[in-house]
Amino acid sequence: MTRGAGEGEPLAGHEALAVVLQIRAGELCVLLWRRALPPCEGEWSLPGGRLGPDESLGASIRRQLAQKVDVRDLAHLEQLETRSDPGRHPDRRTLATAYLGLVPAHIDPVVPEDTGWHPAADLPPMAFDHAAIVRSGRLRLRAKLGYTNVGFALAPPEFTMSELSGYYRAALGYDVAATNLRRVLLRRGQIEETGRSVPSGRSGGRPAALFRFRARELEITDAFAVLRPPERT
Amino acid sequence: MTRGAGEGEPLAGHEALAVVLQIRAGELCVLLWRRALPPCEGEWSLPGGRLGPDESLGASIRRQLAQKVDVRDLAHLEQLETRSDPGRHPDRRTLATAYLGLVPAHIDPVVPEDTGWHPAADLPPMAFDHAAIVRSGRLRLRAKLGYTNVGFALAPPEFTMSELSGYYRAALGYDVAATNLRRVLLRRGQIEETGRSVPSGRSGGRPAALFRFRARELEITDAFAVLRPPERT
DNA sequence: TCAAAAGTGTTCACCGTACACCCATGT
DNA sequence: ACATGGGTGTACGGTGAACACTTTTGA
Repeated sequence: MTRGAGEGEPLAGHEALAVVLQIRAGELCVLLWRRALPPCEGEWSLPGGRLGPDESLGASIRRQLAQKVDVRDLAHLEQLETRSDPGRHPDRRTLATAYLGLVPAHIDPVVPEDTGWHPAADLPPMAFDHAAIVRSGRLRLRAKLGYTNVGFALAPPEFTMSELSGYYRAALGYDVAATNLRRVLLRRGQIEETGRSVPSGRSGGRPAALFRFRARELEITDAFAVLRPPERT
Repeated sequence: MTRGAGEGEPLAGHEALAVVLQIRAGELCVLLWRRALPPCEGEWSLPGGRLGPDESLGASIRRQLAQKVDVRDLAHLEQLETRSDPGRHPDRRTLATAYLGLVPAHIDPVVPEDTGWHPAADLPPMAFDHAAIVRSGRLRLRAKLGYTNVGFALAPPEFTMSELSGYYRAALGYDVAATNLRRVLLRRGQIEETGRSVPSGRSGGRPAALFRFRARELEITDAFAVLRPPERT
């Protein structure tokens, strides 16, 4: 094992990784890359790689993701956690800072040959501790759907309520009634009607109104659900 | 500036830091250490230091905190965030992974000469980006008080409800009525009565019942405040 | 007997969910 | 007409906050 560096100067390789999630065909999927070389040859791993000498972790993961997906397709990116177990990489000491990235459902990014989308609930054999990192990303997304407007990063610019409820169902893992979702998100000011609507399909039915998210950046819309500061009336 | 390393082998120094919080005299305080040498000589910084070659970040921060406070005094420790701005350290490239540590109010740890507690709301001149890291720690604590049992890490083993409400007030920055706090935490199963009580002081008053937290590890007690999965009745 | 502090009961507003019902469209 | 899917109205349970009131103590 080649580890660290000389006297009193512990140096460690550091990489940035990303759990890039997108809802595809009604299922939450994660972008994975198939390793062609050892270690973990043939297993799947998260996109990312070594941190450059003069870039921040955020800049690094954006740069490296650009080789997999168009970075402009990323509607949201946030830091998840840093993994540092000395044994997490079999060959050399490597720290990894993981990010959570979200791609809206209407985009179908061009990805390289060795890269593809996999259902996040049913992962293929994963390299290193990447399976655990994906789990962290899913949990983060689920939690934030409840008290922020992250939905904007999963949905296309305009959507019907039943489409949106489908995205929520895929991300949360259980049904969310479109009728109530509409009221909750409207009350919180997350979404608004565009005024347009979508003609009904062959089987008839009332045309669905189109909505959009009011903001395209993360906002906490349900802060202080409990123990909130006294209201100034 | 001495930065990174040779060809295609970006190496960066990595340190673990901790925002150690404790409620002292009704005020939320953070443990800081006064720098005796440049850079940032005379300014205050968070405890921590270089990551050893064979330790995880969690192990590292525990080891380094042991030089400042007895690690056994830490009731809770969790990872906060990793800072990587290339300019955050004036001399050499340094990444820092910050942790949040909590010390219960009844403990008065012996700290070294150059180390002391400072009100988290009114920080002295801080080195590097440490002031921002303290702010992250405070925000994390405030948020988690609302949906977890972190209170256990702020309070002594046994406490009256008015004492506990004081800890909450110090951490949150606003008043929390003891009478309602009692009901909320009881309903959530976070606290329970010990059966004992504390005699009233000179000025009279009904003796206060003593409570304890039921768990001494972090638990999420108010998950899915919204968009919760359908209840199975 | 009175003040002080703790604890209980009650009320209120709000929120999320469930569900019945109405509306608009295609066949 | 009628099926289909979208949208509205409504009722219910739960929860947190506010506040009045009762209980228990010391002086």
